[in-house]
Amino acid sequence: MAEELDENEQIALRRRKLEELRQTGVAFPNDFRRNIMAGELHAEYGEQDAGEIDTRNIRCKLAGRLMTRRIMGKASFCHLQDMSGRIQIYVTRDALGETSYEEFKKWDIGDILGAEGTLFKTKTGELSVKVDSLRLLTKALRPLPEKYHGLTDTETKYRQRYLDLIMNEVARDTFRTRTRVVQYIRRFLDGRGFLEVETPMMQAIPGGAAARPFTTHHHSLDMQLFLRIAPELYLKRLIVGGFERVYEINRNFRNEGLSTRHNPEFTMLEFYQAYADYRDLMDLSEELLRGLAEEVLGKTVITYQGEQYDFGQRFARMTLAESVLAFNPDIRAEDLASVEKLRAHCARLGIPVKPGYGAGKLQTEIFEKTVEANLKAPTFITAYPTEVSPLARRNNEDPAVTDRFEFFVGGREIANGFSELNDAEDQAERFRQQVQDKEAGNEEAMHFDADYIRALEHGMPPTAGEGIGIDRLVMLLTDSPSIRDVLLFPHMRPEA
RNA sequence: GGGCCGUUAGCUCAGUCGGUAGAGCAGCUGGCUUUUAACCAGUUGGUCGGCAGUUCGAAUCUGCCACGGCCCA
Repeated sequence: MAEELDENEQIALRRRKLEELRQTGVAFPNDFRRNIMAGELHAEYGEQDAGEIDTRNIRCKLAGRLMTRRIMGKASFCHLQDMSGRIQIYVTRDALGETSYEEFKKWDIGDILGAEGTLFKTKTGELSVKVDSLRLLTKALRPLPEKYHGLTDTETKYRQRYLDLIMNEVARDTFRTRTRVVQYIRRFLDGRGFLEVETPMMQAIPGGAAARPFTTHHHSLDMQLFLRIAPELYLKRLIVGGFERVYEINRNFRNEGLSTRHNPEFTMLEFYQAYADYRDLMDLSEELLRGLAEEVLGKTVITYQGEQYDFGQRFARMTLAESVLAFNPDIRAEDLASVEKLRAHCARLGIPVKPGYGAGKLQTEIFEKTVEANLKAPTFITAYPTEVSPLARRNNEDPAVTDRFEFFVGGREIANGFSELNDAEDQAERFRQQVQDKEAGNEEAMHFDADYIRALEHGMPPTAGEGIGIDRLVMLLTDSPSIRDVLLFPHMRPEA
C-alpha cells in the first residue's frame, strides 16, 4: 500500500522546480568532485589574515547542504554544511554570470550544492569562498526546520534522526563521541592482546544473563530461535578453545520495557581474559575508564546532569553486604544470614518478594532498592551472592558469595564482571537450580545449556570476564539524560 | 501497568471568560554587490493529534483512543 505523504505548497513548489530540472538536464548529477572540506579550510586558513589569503589565491571545490542564505540583490552569502562543518560562500552575479545567478536564486535551503571558487576573508573576518562556479547536485523537496531554534521536538529528533543531525551540532557531537568511545575501547583491548570476535546473535538456547529473550523463527529449519540476551557462553567456549583473550562489542536484545535507561536492543562490550581473576579486571576497568575519559573529554572529571564524578581517583570498593549495612542503619550484620529477618526488612521497605527467594536474592533486592541509586562516585561493589550469580566462581572463603563485582557511577550500573565458573559440575548444578526457578515461574531464569557444560568439561582455564554497557557509558560521557539520545535510531512505537 | 504534562502553519511557539486562529522563521512577489537570526515593503499557507459528547456555538469544557515526555512500579 502506498504511503500517503503529507504535502504542502512549499513541497509542491520544490517538486515543480525538480520537474524543471528533469526537463533541462540531469536532475541528479553525480560527477562533481570536491577537493577539500569546510573544517579543513578553517583549520588551515582560519588564523591567516585576509591579505595573506588573497596573495596565495587558494582555489577550492566544496560540496554540502545549503543551510543559510542572504540574498542582497546581485550578491549573496550562504553557508554550506558538510561532514566537517560549515563554510560561507559568497555568490555574485558578476562572478557567476547572469544566467547561473538567476538559477541559483531559485534554489532552496536544504538543497545540496557543489561550489568552486577562491578563498577569502570578509570584512568581518569570516573565512569564505568567492564562488565562480556553482551546481545544484541534489534538490531537497522538503523544507528544513527553522534556522534559529533548529529542531527541538523530541519525537521528531528520534524518528527523523537525519534532521537532528543536519540541524543540531550537539547531536552530531554525541554520536561522534560514541564512535570515539568504541574506537578507544577497541584500541585498548587490541593493545593488550585481546582478539575481537563475533558470536551468534540468534541462539537456540538464550544464555549468559537473566532476561526475557525475543523469539523468532527459522523457516527452513522450522525451529524457534532466540535473539541473544548476552554473548557470554559463546565467548567462554572460545576461551576453552584456546583464544585466551577475546572480546565482542555488539548488540544484545532483551524483552523488557522501554525507559530512559532501557532500549530493547543495546550495545555491550564483553571481554574474557584467561589466567586472571575479578580483581585483575577491576584494575583493568579502572585503567580503561580513566583513559577513556581522558581520551574523549580531555580530563578525568566527568560532569553528568550537574554532578561531577572523578575518574582520576582510585575507585571505591566495598562488598554488597557492607553497602547494604552502610545504607540501612536498621539492618544488623547478623540479619543478613537470616531469611526470616531479610523478609521482614523487605516487607518494611516495600519490596515484593517471592517464596523461593533465599538470603542472597533478598540481600540483592535490598541492595537494588536502597543502595544502587546512592552509588554516585565511581564504586565497585563486590561479593555478589552465589544465588544471583549462576555463572560466577564461588569465593574460596565464603561459598555463599562469588568473586564478582559490578561497577556503579552516578547511581547507575555500568559494568559487571567476575571470575568465571570453570567447574563444570558446579555449573551444571547451578543450571539445574535455574531451571527449577524457571519452572517456578521466573521468566528471566536461565536454561540448561548442555552444550556449554560439555565445553567446560573439556577444561576452561581460570578466567575472568566482564561486560560494559556501551550506551550507558556514552550517556555518561556525553551528559545525555536518556539512552535515546545516544542511539541513532531508538526504538519507537509506530507513528499514529 | 499507574500518575502528571504535552500534541495548533514546513519549523519554533502564542491563543484571555467557550464566540469560527495569530506571531517569528521558512515560503511567495518586489527592492538591495561584504551579509551572517541580513535588511525594507507586500503576501500565501491550518483536518488546532483522532473520535465521540456537552453547547446556539469547542483549539478552549468532558470522555475514550493514539503518539511523545517526565516520574513511579
